[in-house]
Amino acid sequence: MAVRTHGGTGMPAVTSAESAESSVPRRLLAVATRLFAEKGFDRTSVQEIVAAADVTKGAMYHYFDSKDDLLTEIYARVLRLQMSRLTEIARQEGPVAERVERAAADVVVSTIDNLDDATISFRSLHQLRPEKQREVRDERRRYHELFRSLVVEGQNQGVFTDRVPADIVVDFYFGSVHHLSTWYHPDGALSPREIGAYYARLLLDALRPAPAHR
Amino acid sequence: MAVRTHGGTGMPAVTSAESAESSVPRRLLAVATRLFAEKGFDRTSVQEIVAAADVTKGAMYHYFDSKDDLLTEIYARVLRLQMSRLTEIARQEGPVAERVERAAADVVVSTIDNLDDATISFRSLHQLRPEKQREVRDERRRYHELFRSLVVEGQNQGVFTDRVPADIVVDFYFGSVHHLSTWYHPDGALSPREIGAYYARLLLDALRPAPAHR
Amino acid sequence: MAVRTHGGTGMPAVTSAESAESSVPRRLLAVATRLFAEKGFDRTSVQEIVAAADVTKGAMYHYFDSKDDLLTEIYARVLRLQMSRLTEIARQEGPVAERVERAAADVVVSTIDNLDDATISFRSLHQLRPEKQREVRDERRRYHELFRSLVVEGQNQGVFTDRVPADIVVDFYFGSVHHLSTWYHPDGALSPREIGAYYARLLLDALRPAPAHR
Amino acid sequence: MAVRTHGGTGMPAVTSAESAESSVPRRLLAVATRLFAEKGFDRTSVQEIVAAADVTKGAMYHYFDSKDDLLTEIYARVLRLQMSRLTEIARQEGPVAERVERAAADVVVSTIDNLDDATISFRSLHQLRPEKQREVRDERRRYHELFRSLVVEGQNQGVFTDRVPADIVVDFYFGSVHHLSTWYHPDGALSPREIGAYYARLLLDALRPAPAHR
DNA sequence: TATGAATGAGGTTTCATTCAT
DNA sequence: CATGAATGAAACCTCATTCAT
Repeated sequence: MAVRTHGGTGMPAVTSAESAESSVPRRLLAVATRLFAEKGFDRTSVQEIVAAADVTKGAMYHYFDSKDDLLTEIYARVLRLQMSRLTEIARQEGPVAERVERAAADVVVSTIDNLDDATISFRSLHQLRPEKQREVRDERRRYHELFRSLVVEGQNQGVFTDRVPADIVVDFYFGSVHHLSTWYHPDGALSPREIGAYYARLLLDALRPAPAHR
Repeated sequence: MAVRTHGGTGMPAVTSAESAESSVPRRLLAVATRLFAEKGFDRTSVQEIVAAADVTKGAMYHYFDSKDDLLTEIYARVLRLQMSRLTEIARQEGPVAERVERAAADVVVSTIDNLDDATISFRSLHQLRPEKQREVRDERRRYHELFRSLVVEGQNQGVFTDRVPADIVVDFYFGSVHHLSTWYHPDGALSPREIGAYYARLLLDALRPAPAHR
Repeated sequence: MAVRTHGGTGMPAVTSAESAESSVPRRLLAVATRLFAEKGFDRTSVQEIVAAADVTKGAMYHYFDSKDDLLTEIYARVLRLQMSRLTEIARQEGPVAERVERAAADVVVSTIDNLDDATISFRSLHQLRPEKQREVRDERRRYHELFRSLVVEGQNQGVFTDRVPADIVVDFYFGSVHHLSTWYHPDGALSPREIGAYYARLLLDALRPAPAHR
Repeated sequence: MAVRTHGGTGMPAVTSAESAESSVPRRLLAVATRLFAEKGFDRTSVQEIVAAADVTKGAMYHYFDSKDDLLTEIYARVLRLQMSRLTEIARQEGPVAERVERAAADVVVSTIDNLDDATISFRSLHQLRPEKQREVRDERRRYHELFRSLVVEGQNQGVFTDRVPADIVVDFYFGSVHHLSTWYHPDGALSPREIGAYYARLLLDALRPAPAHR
């Protein structure tokens, strides 16, 4: 959509001599991701990006339409990734509770693995053009819908309580997940997988049916 | 600290005729809060703020040191409010589970009541000067600590499980709360109090002890 | 001219309780002199001056017409002082060479004694209003004329050479004197009087007649 | 250092058609020099500079980091020029008295030839950033040292008196030189070379040894 | 494919001064 | 005499983007 490549892979093959390691657009995206997460989109200048990527401004504008376009690409990448993981898990076999637990833990791990993406995506929506914002919101809604459908499935089967509407459960859980980027630190005592397990446990426990509630 | 007034109230008395309703610094803060929430701190110009507050730029800089200072004040206000509400609830009488539930529901309601503040405070931390960021983080930590101490109290009493460390529980819950501003809409079907009740319920249920887990 | 006093002394008597030590206008001038010398006229704000003098802005504008007015007063004070010292020396008895030597040494000492004044007056002329600039230049010319007349007197008597025109001699010497403020430091090895003596010696030696030149 | 050019000459070659005469950065420096000398650094706005140079503000900031940077460049240019001239003269053959006389006269001529530079450099030091100030002072000290070494050489040979320390002699003389810009006017009766000759004569005469002093 | 000079609008902030009280 | 809120013009600087080469 934004990256103008000339093959069909979505990413041009690494050809030029100047980047033994990575293609120019890939380097630009990687650098932009880091800088946007560190300093925020508006505080990061195109100049800084191209300097950090060791690329000229002209080159950047060759591959991307605008600075906004970089942000758009980052959002697209995040959404694509999360959606594909959830889809994969959702269509697996097995009890719905297990699939929900797996999905809940997985999104935590993948969020932590791409913490810069998470930082950006929860903080920069309003910096996209309104039209793009709508697209992102729509895609996010589709994601939530998919997750919600799993919760509803569990509720219908009676393995999950319906004391709390599934909508609320989903927003509740993804709020927690999105906020990982505000407190998670790689030096912490817990590994991403452990955190994922705890988060999933909290969700599953909250959904346990028939509690002799107080 | 930031608002340069010369009485002791923190806000000058309303005296001039031109603002029957509100003092100049108060108007500026109110307008800035709305605009920062709508468009983000960096996208809001001082020009827009003073125009919306019907004040001259000079007047704004008479009361506030800088645009940053406005943001700092907003953070201070939010933290002051949340902390005072939690302190109040924490020191009430009654079973710890009830106090946690009350605190959990209350923070949801007060977050929704000040949704612009919530939007700003979860999105704009990095726009504060590093020193101020640290202060905000410290105050936020004290808040979390207080909440955590309630959870730990319940765990020690055996009314809450300790399957998940109290730290994680707290971060988990406040992630959800902070993210209310990304999806809550006044036109929605649920009232703030209903949402608060659901959120508190999810937390309390997740903390129920002795689950015959799976 | 600028200080609005109500007696006739040029400086109001110290009356108010708030300044046991010095009158308000005097304090303002003293502070302004120090700050103008330290940071330059344009870099010193009225706010800084009144803060350092512990006086309100209103009070300053009560005593002085403007910030420019402070500078004008400083110039007036310097010129008044130097002129009176030179006049005093010029009309003393004794050989002209002695009077020139005395005047030359004296201006060095008095320049060092008021080093801030010297700093300001050699650096800030262009910050006065054109009309005031002319006045200062005129007064300075009168000063130079008086000094020059002594040199010419010596040349006419044959005690000074006239190899170099008296004009040039005077500009030459006062260039040196005015520049004292760029290198003199109170911690230096030489006292003001020693420097004065050396400077006077250099002038007098340069004026010695009948050199078997080279 | 300051001018961002990408060749190695320090000044880009004149290529574009719109400035047949001079490159953009050169024009900016020339205009800034004139304006800083006329009105002072702080009184000259960037707007005035770019208007006079017929350049946009953006273009100026493309070549110079800041307004300060322009001033820094001017200082660098002055110091470079003066130092190279003195070095050249100092290492010539011939009696030391002749070399001193030549250097003394030459600095006068070159100061007058670049009178705007002189005006700026003696008045604007405090407008540089402290770090740059130190650099300028250091370079100026090296210059003085070189001159002083010539004076000392003469004193050691006995062709100059040592009644006055060489330090003082040097500060004395360069005070006079720097102040040329406060009184020299092209319409005056004397040519730069004549003034240079007179100044050098005054210095040399002051240094004549063995005066039957008074 | 890539360069880098140039644009020009808009950003935040400073500050001498006034004036009602 | 003194206050301090308010003014408004002007200051320096940034930056995404374009375009001739």
